[in-house]
Amino acid sequence: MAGLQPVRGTQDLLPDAHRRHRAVIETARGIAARYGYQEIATPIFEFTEVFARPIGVSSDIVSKEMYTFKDRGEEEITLRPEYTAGIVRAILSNGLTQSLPLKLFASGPMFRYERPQKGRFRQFHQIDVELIGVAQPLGDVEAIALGAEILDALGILKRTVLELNTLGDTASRAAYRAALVSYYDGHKGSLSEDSLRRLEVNPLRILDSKDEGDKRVNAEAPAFEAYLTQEAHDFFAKVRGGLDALGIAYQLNPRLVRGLDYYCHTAFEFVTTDLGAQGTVLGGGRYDGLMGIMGGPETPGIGWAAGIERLALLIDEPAGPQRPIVIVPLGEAGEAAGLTIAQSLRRAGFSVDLGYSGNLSRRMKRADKLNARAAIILGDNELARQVATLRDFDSGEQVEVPLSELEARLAPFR
RNA sequence: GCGGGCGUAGCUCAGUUGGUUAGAGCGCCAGAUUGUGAUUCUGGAUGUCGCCGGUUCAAUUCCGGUCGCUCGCCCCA
Repeated sequence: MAGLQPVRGTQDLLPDAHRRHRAVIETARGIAARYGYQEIATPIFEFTEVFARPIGVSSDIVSKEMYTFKDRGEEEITLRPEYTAGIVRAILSNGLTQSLPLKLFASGPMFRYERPQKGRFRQFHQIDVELIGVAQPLGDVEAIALGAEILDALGILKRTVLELNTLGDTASRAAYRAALVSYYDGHKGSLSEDSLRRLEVNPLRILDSKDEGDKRVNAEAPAFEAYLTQEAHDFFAKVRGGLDALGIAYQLNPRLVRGLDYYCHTAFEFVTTDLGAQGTVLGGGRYDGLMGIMGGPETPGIGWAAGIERLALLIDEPAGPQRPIVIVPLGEAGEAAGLTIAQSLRRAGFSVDLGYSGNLSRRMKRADKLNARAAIILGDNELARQVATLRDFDSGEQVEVPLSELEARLAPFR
């Protein structure tokens, strides 16, 4: 505990940063709605089991990256490190498997106990999309198209590359995995320490290693293509065909992998080179095996998540708040009149601020700092004649307006 | 969890080869203007030099630890 410091890896979202986050969320929400997605929210913490079971206790995520603790009732609780498991749990808890297909949108905070870096925090935020109950490649295409359209609307699609791969079906994966293990077993002497560990835990990950020695070994490694079943091959061809039809560009990346067995077929990431090592801004894939692992009926699913912080770093400055009309009262009578005038103007739809103290010069300065569109000056001079002085901050022009006409005269400033 | 860099005012940073009163710009406050903002001029305050300890006559400066940030590794389900 270090005084007034926030917990490591957490941050305050002050108004400017929060506006960026909101721009990301609202853009995504609006477009997802056009694709037929409905918004839901799930708890930010669950029983640890919800995340641990599908992920596997041996993985790094469970062993070192989850925020896990016991609550006062001695229950094992984990702050959600991702959306999918919690949403799937919610679907099963609420019997929504009777209402397939489901198209769900969500956004909110996630928690991972890891070392913070640029664009990587312990509490961060994601937008998330899940399409449950669609086994056809059309679902993959639509989910990716939705992601691409959101990135485009945010003005950052052109700063990213869509990387695409297939993980095949269960039979393809099993055959490929066996071939890889057999190949790497014959090259153990050339593998890095990390990759020797990966060989035990997650051999596909070796393909993505940044170690130079590993890269040389990988050059000769068997390719997944040869191990794809006809069915998996056709599925991937249809996904690519759909993307082509929509004019969505992509790069095949055979090293784009997922470790867990319930992932299958399509894996994709929109990546950028503008964020250092944290290049992925939106990533997802198909997880047909997840519902079964979590105890529900076997149900196909595909989804993606995007990091709001990372997107917020990339977008252009969003529009600021609506420029207010500022009431500048002079004296007690002016303040009394200003209070009621401000309220009626707000009810009429204007953004109105009411300075709280100071002389005229001081209040005018504050109004300017608020980026005011205009000021309404209410002094004894004005009130005696039932008028207000209206000053346009852009033109510098100033006119007297009868109080009864104020609302109409302000219409252009709404 | 592992390795590198950094930490001075609200912000961006300079500086002290260890020396007594630590600086700039921006921002902030006040005045010129007690009925007029943005411009201009004048003045003012910025501070635990991250924190704790060590060395020293003397530490913001050197050393160690710690916290935080940052870049990378691991990992990203």
